Amino acid sequence: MSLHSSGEMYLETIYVLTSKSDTVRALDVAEHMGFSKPSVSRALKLLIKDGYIYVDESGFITLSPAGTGIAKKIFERHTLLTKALMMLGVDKKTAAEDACRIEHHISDDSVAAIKKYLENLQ
Amino acid sequence: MSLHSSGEMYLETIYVLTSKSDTVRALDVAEHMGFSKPSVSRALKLLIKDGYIYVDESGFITLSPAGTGIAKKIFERHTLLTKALMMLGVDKKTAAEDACRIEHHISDDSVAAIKKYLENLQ
DNA sequence: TGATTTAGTTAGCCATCGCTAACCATAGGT
DNA sequence: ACCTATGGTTAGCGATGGCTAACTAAATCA
Repeated sequence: MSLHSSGEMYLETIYVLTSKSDTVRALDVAEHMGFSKPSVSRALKLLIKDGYIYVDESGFITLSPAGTGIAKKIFERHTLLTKALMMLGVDKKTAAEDACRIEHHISDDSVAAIKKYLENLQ
Repeated sequence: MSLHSSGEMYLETIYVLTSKSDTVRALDVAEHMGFSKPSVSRALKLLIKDGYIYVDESGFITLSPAGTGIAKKIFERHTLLTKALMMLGVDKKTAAEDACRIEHHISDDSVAAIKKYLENLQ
């Protein structure tokens, strides 16, 4: 049913890889996330079952509308949180790592508040 | 070995309950966290094993120096993050809930940066 | 004394989510 | 035709961390 951090990370990764390459397959996801093939295989199967991704006969992965929605949301959070932390003086690497973990655990309200804050600064 | 969110939450809860009452026992922790007795029982056993808490013959729980250190750290993060989010306009309840989840996933660097930011405001 | 409440434990279920080992299938090279 | 590399799956392990059911043990009350 509802996705946990793990599923969100997979969707986000597929989203990012899609923007970098024409085709995305399980192995690309595994390499990018540093996970084993079987781990990815199982995770993708769940995402297929829940209707977040499609995988064609050649093994190419695409995001469904629902999957795209979530992936975009998480990716935007990632960007926003990274930017916010960097603005507070956190170095880029740490900011990105923290954003990666926080992005799954923060409410829409808080994200909106941080966004507004960043917009008001500029 | 190293604590996960779960263990940190237990320590933080014990810390908070200790400040509210003279004695803290497993059942108090269970009620406060909304978990079952066996869940708490097992979690406490792990915390004992790893040296974060002591439990005497009467079932009264106390934090070891190591446990106190972690509990304090997490609690301070909780307070800080809640304050920071509220300052951005997030309502108290949501801010506290988000803080509760984020406090386990953010680096010391980012916490320090947020702290400095809040201090500069005042 | 005997029954009930209170506190805690034991045993075992279930889901998540990593992993390795081992397998299958297809595509390409010689 | 055969071998190997590539991509993916199956089976099963192990840790985390909730849960219920059922037990024990101590204390309180009638």
